[in-house]
Amino acid sequence: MTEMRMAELSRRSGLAVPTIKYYLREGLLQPGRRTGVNQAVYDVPHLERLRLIRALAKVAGLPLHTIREVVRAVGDGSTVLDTLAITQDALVGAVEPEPSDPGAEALLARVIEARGWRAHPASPAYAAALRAVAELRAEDLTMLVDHLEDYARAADEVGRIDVEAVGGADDLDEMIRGVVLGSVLRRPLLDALVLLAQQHHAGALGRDPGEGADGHPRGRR
Amino acid sequence: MTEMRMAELSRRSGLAVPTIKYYLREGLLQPGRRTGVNQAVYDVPHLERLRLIRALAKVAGLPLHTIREVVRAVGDGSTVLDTLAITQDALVGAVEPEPSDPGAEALLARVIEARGWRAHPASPAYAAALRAVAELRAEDLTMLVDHLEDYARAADEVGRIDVEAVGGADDLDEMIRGVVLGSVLRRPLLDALVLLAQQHHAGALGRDPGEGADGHPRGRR
DNA sequence: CAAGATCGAGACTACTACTATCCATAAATG
DNA sequence: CATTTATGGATAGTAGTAGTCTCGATCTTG
Repeated sequence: MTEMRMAELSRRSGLAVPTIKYYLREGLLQPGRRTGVNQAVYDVPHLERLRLIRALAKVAGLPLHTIREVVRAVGDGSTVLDTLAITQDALVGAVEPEPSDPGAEALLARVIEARGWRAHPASPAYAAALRAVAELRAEDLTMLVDHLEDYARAADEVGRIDVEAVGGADDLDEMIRGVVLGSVLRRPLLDALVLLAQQHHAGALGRDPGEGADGHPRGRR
Repeated sequence: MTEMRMAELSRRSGLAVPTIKYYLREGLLQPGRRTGVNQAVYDVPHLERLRLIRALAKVAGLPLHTIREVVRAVGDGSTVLDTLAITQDALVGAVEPEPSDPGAEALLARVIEARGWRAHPASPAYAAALRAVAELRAEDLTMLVDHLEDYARAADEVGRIDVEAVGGADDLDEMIRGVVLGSVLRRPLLDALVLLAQQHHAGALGRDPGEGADGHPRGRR
């Protein structure tokens, strides 16, 4: 019997009771099993859901209304590609088109072509990529834009690993969970790893006597 | 004569006058050159700064107080490594330690060792990476954790390109601008490219008759 | 010199993510 | 079984972020 009541759910999740009630109200946490007019019991899935919500909020920094969409996708019987689509939508959010930049479009199209990616220009991921390229061009960061193909190669590698890792899951539910959490939680991981790599490679630029030889940032704030 | 007054600054930046005043109050935008008790003129650098602020806010999603730190670093005479440190600090924010996970620590240390990265455990990037690994483990996403080395290889590639691209800049100012904007604006680019790669590679998983063959997400929201 | 713009300050608003209070009921405890 | 504590549901309040509005004194421009 793993069932518990609110107090224990709060204790085991580390979240305050009002917060859990709030998540219930907002439809982030599924309601408990009712045992009376104003009584309910919760189970391990509730605990897992709470951990997932906290991970999406704190690690991935997603707003709660986005988390609601994502956890809903995990919950219902969507297919893998549907879930991936919903999760990607949620991750990039509503991308405003930004006054279009034909140069950026051409660059991106060329890179997608070169990589052989089948990517539809209507997908939010495409819009996000386009916007990012346009922004780099608007900021005159040509030296980065020039390496678009190299970034795409690295991105291809990461996306391939994501799908490969998740595709090996035992059942569909596990796969869907992997798609969502993989997309959402792997991102901060890669971000952090890139920062570490930057530190490493920046060491070579180190005309900086005030800084330690390891090139790491001093603590601040 | 490129000088302008508030109205033109607003028109050319696309930002409302009260918003620009707000940025001035908050120390995000440098004050204009005073020409009287209640008059000031602005110049092209002000316009550039506004574009930068908008890019950091909208594309990278940074909060204004973080943007203040970053633009300040670009402005003062910091060295390249200092600026990288400040920017990385700002990007990862204050990472709460999270109940430590020795297993995650060992895994991360092993990967850093294997890549030959010189990364100090005190750096915020290290803390962020550790937290991400710990979270993946806590969510039982072993299939992703198992590919930590592969992700690190891709991250190394990206970090190397970043530094290489920026290192080739003409002068120090340009280099510092590149470090900041490269770190901040390259991130959404890579994120989006990874999503496109995921779409591409997920096509192989496509046991999904309802979805188009190109595997792109349908518009939603 | 009158109309409109500008500066600076302070008040107000919208949104997000909680947190507090209340109450009727239900469970736990001496 | 009476009393203390907990629960669910509802409503209200709070803190932080990012602006937006209004105003009066001053300044520019036709």
